[in-house]
Amino acid sequence: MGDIAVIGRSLASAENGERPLFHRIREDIIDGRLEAGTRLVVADLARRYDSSSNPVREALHQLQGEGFVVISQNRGARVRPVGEHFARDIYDIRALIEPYMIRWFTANATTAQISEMEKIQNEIEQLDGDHEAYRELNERFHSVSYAGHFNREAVDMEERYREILFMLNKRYQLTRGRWAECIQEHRGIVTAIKARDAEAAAAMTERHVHGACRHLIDHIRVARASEQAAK
Amino acid sequence: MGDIAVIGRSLASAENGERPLFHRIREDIIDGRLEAGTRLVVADLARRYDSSSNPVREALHQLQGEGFVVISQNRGARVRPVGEHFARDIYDIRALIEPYMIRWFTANATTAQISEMEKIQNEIEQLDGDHEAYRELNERFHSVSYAGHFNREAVDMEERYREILFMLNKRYQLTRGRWAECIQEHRGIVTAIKARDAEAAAAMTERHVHGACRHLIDHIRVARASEQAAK
DNA sequence: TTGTCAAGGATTGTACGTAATCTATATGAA
DNA sequence: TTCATATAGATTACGTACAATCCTTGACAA
Repeated sequence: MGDIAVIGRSLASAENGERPLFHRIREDIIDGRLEAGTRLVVADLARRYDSSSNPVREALHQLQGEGFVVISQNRGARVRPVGEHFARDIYDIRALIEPYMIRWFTANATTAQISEMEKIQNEIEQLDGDHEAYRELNERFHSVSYAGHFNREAVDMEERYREILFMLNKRYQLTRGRWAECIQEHRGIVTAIKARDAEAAAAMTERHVHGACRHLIDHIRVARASEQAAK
Repeated sequence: MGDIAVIGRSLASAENGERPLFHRIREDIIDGRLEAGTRLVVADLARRYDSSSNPVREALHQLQGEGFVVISQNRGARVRPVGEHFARDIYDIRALIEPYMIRWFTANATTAQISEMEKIQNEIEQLDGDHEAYRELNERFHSVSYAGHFNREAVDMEERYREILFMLNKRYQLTRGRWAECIQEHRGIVTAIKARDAEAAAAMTERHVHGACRHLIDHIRVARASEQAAK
């Protein structure tokens, strides 16, 4: 038995790519395969990822540093529980960072970048209710403006927050109303950037973030209310 | 090379209290006992803190998650090198977060909190060039307004950044001019808060952050210039 | 119901073998 | 000589196995 297991593992680890364990766990958290609040037992994870305990422990600690995991003394790790509070806190911060980044982008964007944005926005508008595709394109739309920003620290932070909110939003459907608002706001951002009007772009971006925040929190409240009613 | 191990013992088991290893390394980084850029060799750290390799590795990974340490594949860890770029990036972010926090504080502060701030400010003004004491009181002055803020995420972030900048600023002396500016700005903040004028408080805070940024960057540039000249 | 205690399970810390990287010395050609 | 390259040795990080400690859970008795 041991022999087979060993051979199996060596093949697996040879093939399971150079991708660090850390990233794989992180992705599984973000994509919801490891839900918020679930216990992360080291031995289980080691089996699951065809690895051993030490790498898992290190990955968990790093994820704790980044805020995706909570570890308590002698009690193990859990995926960070995220609720209404936390969502609002993060959106508040994004409402400060994003306008800041857009302001710089508006002043420094190349025409190629701007037309890239416009192209993605057009694709979004031709979408017909496909939420999955929307999320994908929306990510790309926004990442155009962040990718090249000089403030790497802000970029990293923004990316972390986007990932966390991504995993939260995945649970809920975009309402028709919010969908329309998003398109309006995106258009506003694009036209402001084309006009090189940094303040307008910033203002519209702030509105966009606040709208997303309200939308998510409404969903969370509705979900909790119906949960309560079920009892 | 083995510089870490040598300095080690003195601090190490002085009282290797129940404090988690993670915090002890972190403090040593912030207080400058482990300078930016120095290699962090696992075996040395294990000796230094009277521990063994696994706990050290986990602590390093967590610190990487928080941004204090940089780890590269098979090459070990270093204390994060911090330079002019990084400082400016962080100050830019603080210039967004701090006004946001002060705005809420201005609206929600108790009179006890406000008089606490005033008291600390008075102590600062009676100081006579004692930089060490100034740093201490300055920390306390600002932490009054953050400690109670509802946005825990922002508080944590702010704290991390403050610690990083603290370790950077420690290298340089406050110029007389900047000292005077700080007192002015602090006064402005206090009076704005007392008047419950959130916008004024926010504006003054932003100015305070930008001033601190300029001051630090000037120092860094001067230091680098004189380093260049030495060659 | 409440409190105590024992068993099981998970985390935490230690030791060791292996693999990768870095350094210094030596060898070769320009 | 001087520079570049190659190689051997030392150093360090990485992964596995194991022991010890702590927490949790469930049963049993008061």
